[in-house]
Amino acid sequence: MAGDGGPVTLRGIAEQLGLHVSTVSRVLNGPSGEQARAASGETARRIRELADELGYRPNPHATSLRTRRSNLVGVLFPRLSEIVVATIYEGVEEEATLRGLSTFVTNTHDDPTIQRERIAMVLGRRVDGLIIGDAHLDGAALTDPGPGGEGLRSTGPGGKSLRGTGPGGKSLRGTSPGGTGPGLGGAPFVLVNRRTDAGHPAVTCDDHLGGRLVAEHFLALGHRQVAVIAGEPFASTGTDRTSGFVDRYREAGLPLPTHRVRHCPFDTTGGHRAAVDLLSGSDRPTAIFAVNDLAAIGTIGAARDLGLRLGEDLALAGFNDTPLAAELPVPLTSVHSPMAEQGRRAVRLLLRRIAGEPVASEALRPDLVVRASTGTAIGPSLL
Amino acid sequence: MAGDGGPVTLRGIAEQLGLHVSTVSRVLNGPSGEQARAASGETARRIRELADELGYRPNPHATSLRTRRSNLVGVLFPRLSEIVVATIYEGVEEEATLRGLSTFVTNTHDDPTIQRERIAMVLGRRVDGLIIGDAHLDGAALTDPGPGGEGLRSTGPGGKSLRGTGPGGKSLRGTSPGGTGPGLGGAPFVLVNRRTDAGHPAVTCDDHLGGRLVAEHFLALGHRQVAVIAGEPFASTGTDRTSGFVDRYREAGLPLPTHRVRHCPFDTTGGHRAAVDLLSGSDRPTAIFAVNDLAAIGTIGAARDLGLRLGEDLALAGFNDTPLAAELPVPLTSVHSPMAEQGRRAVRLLLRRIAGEPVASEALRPDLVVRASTGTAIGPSLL
DNA sequence: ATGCGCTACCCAATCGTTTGCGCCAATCGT
DNA sequence: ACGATTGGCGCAAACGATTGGGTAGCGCAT
Repeated sequence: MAGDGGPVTLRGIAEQLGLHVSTVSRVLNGPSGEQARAASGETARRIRELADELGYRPNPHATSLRTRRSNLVGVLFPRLSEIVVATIYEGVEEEATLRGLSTFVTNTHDDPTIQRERIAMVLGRRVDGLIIGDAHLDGAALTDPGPGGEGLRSTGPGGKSLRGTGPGGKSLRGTSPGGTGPGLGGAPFVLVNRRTDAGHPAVTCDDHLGGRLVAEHFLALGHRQVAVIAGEPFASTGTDRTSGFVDRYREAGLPLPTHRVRHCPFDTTGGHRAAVDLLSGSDRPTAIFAVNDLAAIGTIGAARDLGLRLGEDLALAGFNDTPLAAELPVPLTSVHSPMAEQGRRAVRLLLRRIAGEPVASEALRPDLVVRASTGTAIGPSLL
Repeated sequence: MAGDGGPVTLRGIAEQLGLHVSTVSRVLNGPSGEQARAASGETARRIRELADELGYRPNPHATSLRTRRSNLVGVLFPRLSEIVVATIYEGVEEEATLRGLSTFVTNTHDDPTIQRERIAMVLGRRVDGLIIGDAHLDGAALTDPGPGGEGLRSTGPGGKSLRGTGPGGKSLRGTSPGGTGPGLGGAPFVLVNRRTDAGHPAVTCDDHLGGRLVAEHFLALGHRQVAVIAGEPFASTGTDRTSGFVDRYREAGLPLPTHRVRHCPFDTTGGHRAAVDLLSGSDRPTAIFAVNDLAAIGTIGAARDLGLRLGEDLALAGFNDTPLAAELPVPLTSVHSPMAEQGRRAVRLLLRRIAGEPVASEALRPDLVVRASTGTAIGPSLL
């Protein structure tokens, strides 16, 4: 196609047609209002014809240099190899592509140093905004200046208690503390997956509600001795799910003793270890809520090692309803949350923030999918 | 920091110092040989000092426009929510970051139309190269021109038979058919995860060998009636693992009848369906090789539904040794392959291709991790 | 005094687009 | 018939960085 002289540019087209590059530019990329008045119908047709005969593609670097808009967004996650995160990212990518954005996505391993490095890196790439999926509750990497004097300038109030009250079942949280104010180094950003205590605009699952749903279910089954494998204390996903669960049990007059809430990494081995701790004591709980499916699977491994039968000797519920949950030998009760939708909404929210509109956090409604791992009622072997 | 006048540029620094921008440029970003002769030690010091006081970051759009190098690479995968793929990507991202590259990664859902769209999109973003993790054996999206006349211009020979012989245990395959020749629209690219029959430069697991290892294990356990859940017929991962397995059994004088090799999607439900088909007949196999762990988990679900006990009534092996494999109620025998390493090597290979060096494909050596799902010898209930 | 080679800079073109402004001709209003 | 509009373009200045080519001044040998 573009046989001859190097890459095809506006200038190339203009010269071949004896026109000026500005005319060609307006016809091909001008705002649709301007396209009409840019050239006569005939000229416009010739331009368009040659352009796609030559396979013209605007050079995004030139465009970005001129317009100061890159149509790029940076996306941060702890690790893409976790299916929950990967699924959120699928939503992000889908929506971003739809809107003509491309994404840089990186793994920060939940390490604040790496978070700051990566934020600086994507900022250096001149992204239009960021989607942050690895926020810590205290908003650490979002506020502190990085090594290069970069970092998110937060206009929000300081963090409150680490274990917040959570969204409490409402599907909207407050508006951004800074409205459309500047974020990291002035770049707009939104949170996804996890929120912060500072209330930065975020799209999350209503994790608090999710935790309550599990508690409700356990209560209905008659479980009085329960425990939580709570994930990392710095992640709102873990703490909100936990507090939702704990709150409901407290309301039922059955407050959980502290040793029944164990924090651990969000993976199978983390879940395994926590479960061993919880299950080896003499006052073994009859039901465990693992705040994600990976930890739940680790718990299954631990239960297996201890000779406990799932759904009979031990009830177990997970969170996220990953595709594996249903296929396990004893299918896993889990809280289903719309993950890809979170990603899509995060993109839309970011776009609104970039446009300078006021934005509000969103919490998506989860629901409980009951399967055999929680039995049909309290198992015969449990009191 | 950069309090006053907008973003800090070379010009800004130059003016404040009464120097010319080219001087500043050479000091800050020139090749290290040139930096020395660019300015006097004293001047250089002042430049550097002011630069990082102001937090100068070169504008990548301007640089790319000028140098025609973007330090961007496009990465294509079927779906990031599959852990195998996500893990490869972690390796890609790690190595890319190390080398100063950023990546655009997209999900193509194994749909050739989307593949072509996405290739066109990243090419439009002026990436320096591509890493393709979703290649089909026939190399479809790599050779056919896309809608915009884009697409990979392959210089390689046409595809051979669909079921190739595989790398056959060698750890190097032939060099690129086109050497450093142009790829998609002239852009350099390498394959990862899956190879093509056309022999494009690729970094893969030695899948053929992986299949053989499983066959070897099954044979040692005494299994004579075996089956393969083979994955998608267009993916070399599936076909190579299958042919490795099948070849070994043929060598042992036990060729597999065709109905014992079932293709299916690479996910739990695909595995589940295929397993039901294989296990419901009267001549039920005593061992199944699922070409990936997800399909293996689907098989576990099917076995559960049919009342078969894993490791006793049925031996099962998977592939990739995902973190779940070890935690399952009956731990899963699986072929371990260095996935993140694949990703890292793919980046290095691409870099060499971009540099115009001749490159050769690489196949990484897998090894078998034996666990309870294949029992210790042929189970008592199996003949 | 001339020429040579340094050092330490400066000059200016260039990459491909975007966009406010201006110009010329044709058309319109009166 | 004359000034005002408007359609259809061209002009040129950005955007921020890179880079091949000066050149002024100096020391030094001839």
